[in-house]
Amino acid sequence: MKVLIVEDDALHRAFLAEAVRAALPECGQVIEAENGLKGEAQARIAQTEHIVMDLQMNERNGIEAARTIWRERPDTKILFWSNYSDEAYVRGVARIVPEGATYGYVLKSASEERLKLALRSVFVESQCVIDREVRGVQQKSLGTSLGLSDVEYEILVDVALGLTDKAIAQRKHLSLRSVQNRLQQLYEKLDVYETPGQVNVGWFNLRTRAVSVALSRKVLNASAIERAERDLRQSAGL
Amino acid sequence: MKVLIVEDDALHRAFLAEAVRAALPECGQVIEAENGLKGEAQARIAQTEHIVMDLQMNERNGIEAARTIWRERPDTKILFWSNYSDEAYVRGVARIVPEGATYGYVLKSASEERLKLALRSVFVESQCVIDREVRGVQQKSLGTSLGLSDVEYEILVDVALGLTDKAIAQRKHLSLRSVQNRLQQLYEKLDVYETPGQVNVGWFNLRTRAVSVALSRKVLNASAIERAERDLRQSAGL
DNA sequence: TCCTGTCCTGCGGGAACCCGCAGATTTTGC
DNA sequence: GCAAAATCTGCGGGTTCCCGCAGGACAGGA
Repeated sequence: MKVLIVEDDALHRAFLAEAVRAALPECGQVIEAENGLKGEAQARIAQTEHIVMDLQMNERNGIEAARTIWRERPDTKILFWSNYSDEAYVRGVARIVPEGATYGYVLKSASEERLKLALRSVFVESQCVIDREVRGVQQKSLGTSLGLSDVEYEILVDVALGLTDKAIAQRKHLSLRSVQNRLQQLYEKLDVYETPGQVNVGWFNLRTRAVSVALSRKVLNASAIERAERDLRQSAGL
Repeated sequence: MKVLIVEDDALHRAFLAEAVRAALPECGQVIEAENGLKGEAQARIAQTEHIVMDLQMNERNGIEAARTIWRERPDTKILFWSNYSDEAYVRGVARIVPEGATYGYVLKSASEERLKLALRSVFVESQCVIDREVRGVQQKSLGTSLGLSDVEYEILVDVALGLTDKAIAQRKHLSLRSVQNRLQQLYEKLDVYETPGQVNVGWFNLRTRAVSVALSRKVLNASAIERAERDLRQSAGL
């Protein structure tokens, strides 16, 4: 049994390696990679089926790396080990996990015990393990009250990219008015109309404000926008 | 000599504590805090003049904590130890360091030697130590080509908050047209007019696009926006 | 079958945005 | 002290955005 560690922080990498050896005595080899790009390469070379990996890395972040790895070997077991439970990350992971694949999501703030347990559960028992807190974010993102539907989320991303209503309509094969309807739903769900002061009319540009509160609430983050930007360039460039 | 460590990651905190003891044998006491809020409290209680601290923490980030600490004791020596050299962080730090204060900024990716050297330089020699890479970002942010002036940066932040032209004009005591002029400079400097595809007209909402590229280029980041949001609420609420 | 809820679509208008033009004011350099 | 450069400001227009109103398509339930 081989395990690949993909993590850019040296301290965390060492800690992970030690935890893996302790939790999985049957593990014969621990390979390390310091960013997503090298992680993909190592996974290809070493033919490893067990990966523990950080989200948020420089060269290529965990979500993108996982996507290409899973595209090549959908049965790979991946344990995500991240600092944050941002909705953007949780949603990003859920979006790419293939049918029937086993994976885990534990926070770095969790205890070492939890980490080791998750390592065994995911790699040996093929069980999906998602931290309670992360699951909370999942739930919330599905709840009708504060949560955005998938369509609304996609619109939000397009807006955050800086696209025009017209451009979005074209990309999504919708009429201009439909895009604007979805935007209105978005504005309501994000509480864009709430105002810090007392005078409430004309203080906010709703479109930009929506991006702002989405960032504050971690519904969006910079890496999600960068990913969308690359997708946009690709689809526009062909 | 007492040293206060403010860092939310347990592994990094332990590593820092060890580095401090190794680099500063004359250091009698090492105090630790796990977020900015507790860091402020500890600095007040322990009357410590030497702080090493992470930016990007949960409860209160390093920039805000440093601001209040320096407000109470401007002669405090602070060494920032951060993962990133985002322009937003560099600018945020530069904005709050008081006249004549000594501080340092080293990246977590730097070697342990560099860290220890910086500890001695800042705390013992009262010298400012800024990592080469960070200084590069500083330079770039001052260069006329890609860099934004302070006024332009403030406008950018207001736009990222989702404010209207009119609202910005009011806040900044400018006419509507002046705000729009500044915005145009901003659009040019951020290359907002560049287009991924071939059709270039009407694809982008310049205002939102500006925020998008500012985020991608790390000129802005989420914590800078959150800080500005709090400032806004405060100034609007009084 | 009809009713109800949800989604897409067009129309229209008021507001906000983007920006060229041009005069006034301030700052800068020599 | 004066000219050049940079900023601030108003005007006017074309465009986009925000959204109420209303009609059409389609699914599920009584």
